[in-house]
Amino acid sequence: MDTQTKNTNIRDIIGRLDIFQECNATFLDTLAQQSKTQHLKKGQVLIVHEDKAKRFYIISKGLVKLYRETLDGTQAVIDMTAKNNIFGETSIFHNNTHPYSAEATENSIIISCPLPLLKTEIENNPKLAIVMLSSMAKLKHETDQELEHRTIQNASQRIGCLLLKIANQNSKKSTSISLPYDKALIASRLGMQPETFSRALKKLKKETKIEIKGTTVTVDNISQLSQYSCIACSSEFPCKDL
Amino acid sequence: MDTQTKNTNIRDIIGRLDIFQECNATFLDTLAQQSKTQHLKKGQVLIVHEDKAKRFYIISKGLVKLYRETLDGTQAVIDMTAKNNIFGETSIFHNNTHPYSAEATENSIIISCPLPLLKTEIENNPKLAIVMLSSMAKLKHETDQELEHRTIQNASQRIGCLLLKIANQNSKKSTSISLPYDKALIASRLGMQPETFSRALKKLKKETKIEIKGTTVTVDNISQLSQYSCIACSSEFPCKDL
DNA sequence: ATACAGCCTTGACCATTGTCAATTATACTA
DNA sequence: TAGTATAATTGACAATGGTCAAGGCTGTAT
Repeated sequence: MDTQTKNTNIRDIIGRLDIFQECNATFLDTLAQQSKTQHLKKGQVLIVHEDKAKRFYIISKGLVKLYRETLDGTQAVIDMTAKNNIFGETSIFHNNTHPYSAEATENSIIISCPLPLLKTEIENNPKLAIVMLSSMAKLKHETDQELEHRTIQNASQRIGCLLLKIANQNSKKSTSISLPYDKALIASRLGMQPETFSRALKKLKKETKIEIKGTTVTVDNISQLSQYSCIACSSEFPCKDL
Repeated sequence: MDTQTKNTNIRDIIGRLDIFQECNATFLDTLAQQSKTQHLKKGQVLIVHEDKAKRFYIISKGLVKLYRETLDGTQAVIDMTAKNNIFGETSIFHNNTHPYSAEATENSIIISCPLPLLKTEIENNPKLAIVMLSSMAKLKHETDQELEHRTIQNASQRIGCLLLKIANQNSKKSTSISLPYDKALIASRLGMQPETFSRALKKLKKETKIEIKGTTVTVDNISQLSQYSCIACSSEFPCKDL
């Protein structure tokens, strides 16, 4: 693939991102021209928190874990983010310092662009500022709920809640779900140890009659699952706060 | 106090808020004119989450708990917020629905203003949009850290961290801190039960030689306290992420 | 001074989750 | 197909925090 074609692709990907829907072609062109593409192996670390930030990132393919970790290696996962999402842009508001680390948890293709370009555009394009504000508010709300779940729900209920979030998108009575990533990774995403995840999933199976085969979970009775999980949540099912 | 004087006061309070530093006098005047002031008793509930939102709120005096709660009354505290802070404004980004409940935890004076005014101003004043974006990013980051602390720190460490946050502002070697609110309330703010708080504080005292007398905590050796708490945190002390 | 209320602490016990080590299952490679 | 690495599960036990009930402390009103 020649450079021309490659840039066209990148320009397309960037142009399709929700966050840039209010941006004009000139800006998107410049962004695409100054972008770099990198292929990351599974496990490769892209950002270490408190690094100086020069670029922000767009996932073209793969899966990225956003997290923070202590000196002894204990991690807290902030988010898992996939194709067509951006990350690392918030450093604009933190003295150009990344507030979290980022690691590819699958082989991934990442497009990066200079932060100053984005910063200038936010300052000059009020519509973009509002799109970002709205998106940030949504993220904040999701994190608030995450915190609520850690406070109120037990391990099994948190797993059930995650399954509902995935299943909800089809919202049938019965549905088959394939787990979006490693069980150990889901565990850390939900703030528990792999062993706890394994036991809690087993308990959830017993309580709500879900079927588990490898990475596939079949939910026969969504209402039973929601009853089990959502009793310990402030949002009513079906969960608007998805 | 006559109406004229009262409005002048409110206009002053609003004009001094960080969030409105980029707004012109006309907007602030209109806001003040359409504001209402209400006196809330301790324990009074101002917002119930998922209520339709018509106004946002400014604390002129007192203390407000932002939280969500389940049907059985279990609460998760999202934030404690005090004088010269605003809340309830994020509903603009959530279909005009409040994402959290709010309760006065002291007798408080609250100024409320119509949300549509703010919404229009955000849309027409790019500088305000950027101030809000920046403030929202900061809030998001704080919540991320909160989540990290719940994952990594134990109860005593979380209390120590809170003390450091309060103490840090003076940043001397030795300092005396008065707890900002009820111990039971601090407990729920930190995501633990009052009994756990009591025991964890006792343990913290033993481990870090702090002195506790009623609501006053004396920290002789800040570095000892930070060593105890910050070992289980991804941020280095002194904590920029305050 | 007494009584009451609210807040905080303590004790005894239980439930949940974490830790460490061993084992089993699964997937990949030669 | 066997061998190996990785992921997942299980058991035994420890640590942490939650629950419930009983007291204690402090300040206020009478």
